[in-house]
Amino acid sequence: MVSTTEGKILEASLSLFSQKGYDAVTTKEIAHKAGVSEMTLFRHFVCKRKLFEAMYETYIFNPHFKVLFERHMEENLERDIIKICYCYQENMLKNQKIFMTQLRNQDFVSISDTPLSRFPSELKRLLMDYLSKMKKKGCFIADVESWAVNILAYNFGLFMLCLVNKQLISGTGIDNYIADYAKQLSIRSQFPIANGLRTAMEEN
Amino acid sequence: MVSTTEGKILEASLSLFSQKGYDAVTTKEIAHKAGVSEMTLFRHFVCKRKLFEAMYETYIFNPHFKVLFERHMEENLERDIIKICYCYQENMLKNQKIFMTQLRNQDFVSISDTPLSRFPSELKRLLMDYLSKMKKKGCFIADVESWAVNILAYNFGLFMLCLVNKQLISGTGIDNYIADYAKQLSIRSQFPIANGLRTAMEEN
DNA sequence: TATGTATGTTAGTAAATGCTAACACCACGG
DNA sequence: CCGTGGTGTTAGCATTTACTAACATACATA
Repeated sequence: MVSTTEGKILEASLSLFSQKGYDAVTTKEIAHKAGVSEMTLFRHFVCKRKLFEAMYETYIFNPHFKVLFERHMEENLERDIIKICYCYQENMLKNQKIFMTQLRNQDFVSISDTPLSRFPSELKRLLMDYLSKMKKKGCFIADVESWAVNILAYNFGLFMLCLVNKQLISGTGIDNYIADYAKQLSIRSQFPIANGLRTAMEEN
Repeated sequence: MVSTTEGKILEASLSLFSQKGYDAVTTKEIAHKAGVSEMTLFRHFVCKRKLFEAMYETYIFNPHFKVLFERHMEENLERDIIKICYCYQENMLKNQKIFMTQLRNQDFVSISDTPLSRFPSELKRLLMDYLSKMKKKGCFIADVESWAVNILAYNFGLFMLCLVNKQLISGTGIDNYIADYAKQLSIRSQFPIANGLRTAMEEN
């Protein structure tokens, strides 16, 4: 719980903007939720837009995937994947509300020019570098890009599933899913890609 | 291209609501985009909210996963997974704009009581039934629930990745990713789950 | 021709909303 | 005791927005 006036206003902003989006929230609403007069809000943040920007700067959490890949990889595929998944999920959890805000305001703060939108491509690159290195070591022989996308998609999807439909995920949390996923990947890594199977989809 | 007045208004609504959310769009804007007077909009749809509902009813596409599982499964894990993935992606693509609208308006049309929010749990159930059947046949021995969630998460994530960050996915489309994914699953299906590997994450 | 139907136009209303001005209150330090 | 800084309150302004009323126009069909 924050005690300063600015802190309370920022907290209320985060909560409301993430729930309803920028346009649907009024300054009066924010002030009320912060337990503060509307006037005070404007005295501190000048205008609604600047309040939004201040809120964004305050609560955005820049992921540190670079450090993860540089310093915490063991070159054990299964254990490394688990770490990557955990780092990803933790990061998304920290940014959850900011992320929701962005989803609800695509045209306001363009989704293609924020830390949150840049980091998937950065992570993909890091993943591909890592997998290439593992491939050279012979730990893994499948397609690097396909895998990087797989890891990204699975993690993103897992996070979104929890967000949109919590009861879909069993009570034990996502730890088990991640452990299973990592195990699955490390087994799959021993096999090359099969071709000629793409005909199944034309039949549908 | 629709030619009727109502059709043009509905089309414009879908486009704008999905881009900006309910509150951020004005009736004037919709009328303009539809090439129609604002008055005409109200004559046809009474009020903004009813226009939104009409738009929703018009464009929602109810997925038919039931038919897929009842009639198109070959009991070949790899080929079946490919079909399921294709059906999922097709369905999400058809509902993409409605889905965006919902993301941007969580509190307006509550996300927990619409066809779009019900279908993931329905699909999970169908997936678990299918996998259980395959397990009985000996085609597969891993954990059923973990797999169902895996398939859901991967597909949801793949869709969201394309939505949020198109250039992340290579030009060849998602067909290759799905084929690789199905192949990976069908190989993994031959192995049980490993335990005692969850320690890797506590170290981070 | 006459009548009805769908649409456009113009003007406007009531409410909401972002934001400002002016003034009062209160606590704290000198 | 006085001044200062942060806050609340009240009133209000300008704009936007959902929505209406009234009238005009074009077109088709009887």
